[in-house]
Amino acid sequence: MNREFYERDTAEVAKDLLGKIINYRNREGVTRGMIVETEAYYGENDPASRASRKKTNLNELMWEQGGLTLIYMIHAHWMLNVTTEGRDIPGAVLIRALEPVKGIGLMRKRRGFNDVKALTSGPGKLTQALGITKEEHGIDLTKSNKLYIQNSKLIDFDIGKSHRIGVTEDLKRELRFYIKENEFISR
DNA sequence: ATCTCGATTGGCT
DNA sequence: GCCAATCGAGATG
Repeated sequence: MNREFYERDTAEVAKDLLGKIINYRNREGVTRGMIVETEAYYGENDPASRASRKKTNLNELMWEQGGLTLIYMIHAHWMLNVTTEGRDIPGAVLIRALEPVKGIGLMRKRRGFNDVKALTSGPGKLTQALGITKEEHGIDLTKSNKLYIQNSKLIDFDIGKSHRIGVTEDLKRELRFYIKENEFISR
């Protein structure tokens, strides 16, 4: 996807990322998954957002251009986010779950589980399955040939929404989006 | 379905 | 040094 795709309203990007394919290649091989669950995070009037507080090394990319990876660890798991909106307008989408498409053997090896459902059905699981860590922080998804997101029309689906998961103080608005009846959503 | 405990990092004092 | 944090796995009922 190109810059214009990412530099839009964060909830719109979160919804439109559903069904798209994320690709990551490193020395170990290629893994690929369809995005089935996302969450949108805004700026200062979104208490759940890291951008509601001061700029730090961890969250500063939220103010940068859209289409960059933003990665941090929470409870011993790496979280993969994609920045949204233009420069100086903070926003990011958390990728919460994938449906495995390619490299399932490699995902199994990295995860230590055989059950396909256990490979990428959560934000911490999917980074482990793909082999994504802090090393991949700040990658420009519109330019990289190792990590990128591509369009796909694999399936038709309805979009469900709910409140965001695991946040201590959510907004009234529901900002978690998922593919209805998909078996790989996190809950 | 619900709980409970372990895990790692970055930011702050 | 301390501690909170966008979680995961295993156990339990």
